[in-house]
Amino acid sequence: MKRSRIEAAWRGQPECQGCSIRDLALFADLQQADFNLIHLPIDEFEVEAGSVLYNGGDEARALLTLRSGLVKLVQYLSDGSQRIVRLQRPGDTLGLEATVGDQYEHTAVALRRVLLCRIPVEVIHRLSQETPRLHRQLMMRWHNNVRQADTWLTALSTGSAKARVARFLLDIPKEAGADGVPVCELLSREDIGAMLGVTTETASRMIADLKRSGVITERKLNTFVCNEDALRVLAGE
Amino acid sequence: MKRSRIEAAWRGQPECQGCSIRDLALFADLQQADFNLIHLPIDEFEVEAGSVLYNGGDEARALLTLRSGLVKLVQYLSDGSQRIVRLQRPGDTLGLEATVGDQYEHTAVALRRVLLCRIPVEVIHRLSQETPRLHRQLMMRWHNNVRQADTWLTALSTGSAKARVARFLLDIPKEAGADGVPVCELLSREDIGAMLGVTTETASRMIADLKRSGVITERKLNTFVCNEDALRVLAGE
DNA sequence: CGCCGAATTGATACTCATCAATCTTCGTGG
DNA sequence: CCACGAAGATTGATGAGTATCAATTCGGCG
Repeated sequence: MKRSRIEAAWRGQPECQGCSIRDLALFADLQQADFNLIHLPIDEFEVEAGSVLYNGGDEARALLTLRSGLVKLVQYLSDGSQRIVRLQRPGDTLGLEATVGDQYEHTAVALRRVLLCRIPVEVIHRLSQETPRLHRQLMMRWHNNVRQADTWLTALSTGSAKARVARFLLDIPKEAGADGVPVCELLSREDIGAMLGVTTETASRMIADLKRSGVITERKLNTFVCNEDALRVLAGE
Repeated sequence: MKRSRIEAAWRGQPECQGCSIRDLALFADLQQADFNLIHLPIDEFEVEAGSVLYNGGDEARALLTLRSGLVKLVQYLSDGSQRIVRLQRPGDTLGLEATVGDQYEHTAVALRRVLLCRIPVEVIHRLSQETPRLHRQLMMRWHNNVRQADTWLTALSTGSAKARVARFLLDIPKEAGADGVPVCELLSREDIGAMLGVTTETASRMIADLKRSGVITERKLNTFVCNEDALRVLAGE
């Protein structure tokens, strides 16, 4: 597997209180007085697609808040193959395990250009002692992780390859295209396979079939419009 | 699917402070003063194998601490099939989602006779406001759920059916048999299939093969001694 | 003893992995 | 500007692994 260097561009200390995704982020509930408790720098970084944010087993000293982009969390099997266990989107917090353990449990890789904030664990511990408002957010984030994990197990690792691909296409984030129609940029076929527990070739075949049958339509290279009703039928609803 | 009535035997209010699994349980870190904050009854129940502890969608008013036995958490797919997403063992806390949401997200079914304590969410909320000691336990429990979910995805939903069964056998709880050799009582073939994402017949065939090849040896009906080294080879290590 | 549900086994069809070849896209250097 | 090379995507051919449907056996219980 290719492993890119981290090409992080440091962008200085962001303004948490005025953060554009403040209401999505971990600090959503904090109040003025709480921010005064943060005595360590919270840095903002931007990295290119393909960069590794951290590796499984690395010492976990910080949480990362994803401000924009898309990140995959990868876990390796003993036989060397890999499985993608979660996708993280803007507003998600990466590396929650840093608050209860001392090393990261996955390898986090940027799938697009990514902007994120680095929050040292000391900040979290300090705030945890002082304010219950952070707890609720932490618990909600744990909860979301468990829910996504359970959904992946039932929706993306169960049933035929075609049904999994259909559920995957229904699940991934869409953006409004030029004409307002929602479109989605797909991942590489290899990543799709690693998410669904099928081979790269099978993932490719399923998507090619969907293209030919008109269920999805390619607008740009690897960017598609989805017929969601047809996908729901294929997904087995 | 068969769905048994709840046959719960109420056993009165347990003594949390003297609980036999106190150091395993959610209240492990609480101190004398903290217990005085619990003003609602914490009941202890015992139910038979097959009982449904709660259904997905039920209003979530309590957490359950499992004191003995084994419980499966089931999630249903839109096509009516089911998938077991987690097993809960003594010391585990069921229904953590009650602290952040208002309904249960799985159906919890006892796989053996089960003894458990029911902790109303109000108790959790009260304690959360008063003591940080509960937070750490809650976070650790969320963390464990996420880890188990990730492990299931990579270990039990990836690779050939035989490798999955082998990993499953390595993972399930063992007890010391009469001669001190660890033995495990298996689940029904249907449940094993629902855990591994294969059919009942495939699960049965794989286990029958392992029996014939001597990798596992039946001591009692459906209770086995495992050759762990051989299983590790089959698991692909 | 006879019944019932679960487990096992068999036969067959289908899905998916595997190995290999071709095609597409994009970047690089002549 | 085009040729060429590299990486990813697609397609094809084939065999292994599973699902499916059906029959049979096993163990427990009335």
